[in-house]
Amino acid sequence: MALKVKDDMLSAGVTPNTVTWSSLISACANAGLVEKAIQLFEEMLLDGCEPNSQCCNILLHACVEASQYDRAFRLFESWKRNRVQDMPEDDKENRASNASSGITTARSRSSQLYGLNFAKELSFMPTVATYNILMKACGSDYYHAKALMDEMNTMGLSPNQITWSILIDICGSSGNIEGALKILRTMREAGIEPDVVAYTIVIKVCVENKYMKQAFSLFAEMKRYQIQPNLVTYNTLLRARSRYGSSLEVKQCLVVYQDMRRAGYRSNDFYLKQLIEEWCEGVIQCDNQNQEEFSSSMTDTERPQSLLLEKVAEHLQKNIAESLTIDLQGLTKVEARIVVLAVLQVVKEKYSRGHIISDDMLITLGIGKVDTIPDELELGVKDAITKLLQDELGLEVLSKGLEIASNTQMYLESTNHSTSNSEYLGSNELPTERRPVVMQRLMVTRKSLRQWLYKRSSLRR
DNA sequence: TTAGGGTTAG
Repeated sequence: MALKVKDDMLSAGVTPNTVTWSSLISACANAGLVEKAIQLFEEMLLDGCEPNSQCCNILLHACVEASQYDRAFRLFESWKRNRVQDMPEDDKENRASNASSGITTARSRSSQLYGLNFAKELSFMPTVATYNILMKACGSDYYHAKALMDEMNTMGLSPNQITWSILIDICGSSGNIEGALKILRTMREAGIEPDVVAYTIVIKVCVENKYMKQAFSLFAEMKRYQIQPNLVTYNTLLRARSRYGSSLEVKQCLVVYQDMRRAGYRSNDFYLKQLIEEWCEGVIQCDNQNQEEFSSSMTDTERPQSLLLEKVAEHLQKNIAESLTIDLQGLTKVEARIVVLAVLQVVKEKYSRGHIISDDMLITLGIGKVDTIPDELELGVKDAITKLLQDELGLEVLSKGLEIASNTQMYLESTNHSTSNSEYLGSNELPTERRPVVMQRLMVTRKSLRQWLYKRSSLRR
C-alpha cells in the first residue's frame, strides 16, 4: 500500500521529501522487506534527497529486525567512514595519515560489498537511537554492547532508559542474574529512573532462571517506586511456573493473578492453569509410576476460566482446621480433576508438616431434583473423579446424595457408578411427587486418606 | 508527518 501511495504521489507530480522516504523505508522494514528498504534508500539518494539520522536508523533497524546484524554494523561503519570526508581539511588529513588504506578505496569497496551505490555523501550523525539499535544487534555479546555504550559516551550521547534496558537484557540473557540486577542499580545511580520495561526485563531474567523469590521482590520494589506493572509484567511473572512448585509458590502466583485482575487486566489464564495443573499432578507421580502421562488437553469452551482459578485459590487459602469439602459444580472433568488434586496436594503438604486427617473428604458434584436425570456433564465429572480417586490413587470412595430441600431425614442413595470399593447404603424410597432437592456428593473416607498419605510418605523413604 | 527496549499462547 505504501509503495502504491508512492506511485500515486509521483504520478501526481508531488516530490517525496525525507519524511516520505523514511515512511516508505519504514513500511518495508515493518513488512520484513529488507532488500526493498535498502533499494528505496538508494533510490532516495539518487533522487537527491538527503537522509537524516532518523532515516538511517530506520534502515539499520530494518536489518536488525531481519536478523541481518552484520549488515547493520557494516552500514554503520561505512556511514562513519563517509563522515570523515565532511570534516574540515586539516582534521581529514590527520585521519587519513592514520589510516593505511585510502578513504575512496574503502568507500567504493564497501559500496560494492553492501550493494549500496551512493550518489552523494551523507552527513550521518549517530544518535542515541542508532546505538540502541546496534546494541540490539549484539545478540548476547555483552562486551560488544558495553563497548558501544562506552562509544556513545565518547560521542557525547547519554544512554537513556532504552539503552540501559537493552544492556540489562543482554547481560541477563547470558544467565548473569547478578549482573543484570547490578546494572539496574547502576542505571538508577546514573540518574536514569528504571521504568516498567526495565523492571519487566529483570523480572524475566529472574523467572527464566527460577529465582522466584527475587522476581517477586522486584515486583514489590517497582510498586514501591510507584511504577505500575502492565500486562507484559504480569504475564512475565505468571509465566513463572515450575514443576513441583510448592503451594507457597502457587499461592504467590494466585496473589499476582488477583492483583492483575484488580488492576483491570484480563489475565491470560493459560500459564496459571498450567502451573496449577503441573503442581497438582505432582500428587499422583509417586502412585503410578507406570501410568501414562495425563494428557492435558484443555478443551475449554468460551466460558470464563476464572472459576477454576477461584476454586483452587479458595482451597489454597483455607485454614488447616477447616473441613475437607470440595465444590465441583460448574467445572468440566479436567477442571474438576485439577481442583481435587489441588486439595490433595494441600492435604499432602499439611500431612508432611504433621497435620492429622480428622475428617472425611466431601465432594459436591451438583444439586438436582430427585429422580431427575443428572446432566451429562455432571455424570462425566462424577465418573472421572471416581476413577481418579479409586483407580489412580487407591482411595475409598462412597457415592452419597444429601437431601437439602425438605427438612425430612437425610438419606443416602447408591449409584451404579461406584465400583467394588463402594458400599451399598440403601435405596431411594421417597415418593416421587415430593421430589426433594438432592445434593450429589462423593465421600472419601479419612481412613483411606490416612493410608494413602502413609503409603506415599513411606514410598519416599 | 519518519526511528530505538520487555511476555506468550493458539
